[in-house]
Amino acid sequence: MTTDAALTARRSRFGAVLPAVWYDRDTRVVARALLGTVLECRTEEGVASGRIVETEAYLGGDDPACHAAVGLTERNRHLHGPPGIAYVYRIYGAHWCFNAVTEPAGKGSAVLVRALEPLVGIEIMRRRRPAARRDIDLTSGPGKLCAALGIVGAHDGLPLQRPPLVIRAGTPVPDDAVEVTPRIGITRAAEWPLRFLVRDNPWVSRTPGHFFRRRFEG
DNA sequence: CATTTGATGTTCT
DNA sequence: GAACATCAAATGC
Repeated sequence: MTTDAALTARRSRFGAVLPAVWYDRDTRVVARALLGTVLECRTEEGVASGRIVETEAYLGGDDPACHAAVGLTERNRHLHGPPGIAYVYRIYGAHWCFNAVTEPAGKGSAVLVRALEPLVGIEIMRRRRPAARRDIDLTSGPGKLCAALGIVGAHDGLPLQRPPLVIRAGTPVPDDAVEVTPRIGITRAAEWPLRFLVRDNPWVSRTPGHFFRRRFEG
């Protein structure tokens, strides 16, 4: 699995913003390595960002849960694109989900970002997420974090190396703090261990039967 | 605090 | 017409 050392090396060589080639490798490796990095979105409202604490890998090819499994369609066209770009799609007609495309173009692989720890623009996030009674509810889910950051369909296909969408190196997460579980909210290949999260982090999404111990009031 | 239910509308069969 | 990488409100402890 990958490594904070590699991340550090990349950081010194490329600067804080993760370069497109950084995503050009095994999707599981990227999913793990994205933990601790910072996702930022700039809009006319301002800048909002958060530290990634939960991801899921979706593998092109044999993964029946990946959108690429249905082949190339209008909706998933950027999922088949080059690595280091955004794949943003609407789910349940109401919410947006954000992915970072991985592996060489044509593979149809990506990492879904499922939860963030808010860093910058918390007031903006509160405004965008009026239903969130506590700050813990601002970004603890794939649809929630898109709403909080202002990520919408217009961001589909954009690179992740310059505004409005940027992923940069953050505080590394050591291997012993990484937990791997089955993915959430899917029916096919649901048992595959492709969900990565920061152990005991209060900002991860709520999963049935696994609720938080700690209370966080906004 | 834990579990269930209804809303939502686009995408694909 | 069914499925869907979800969310929030309502219900039951």
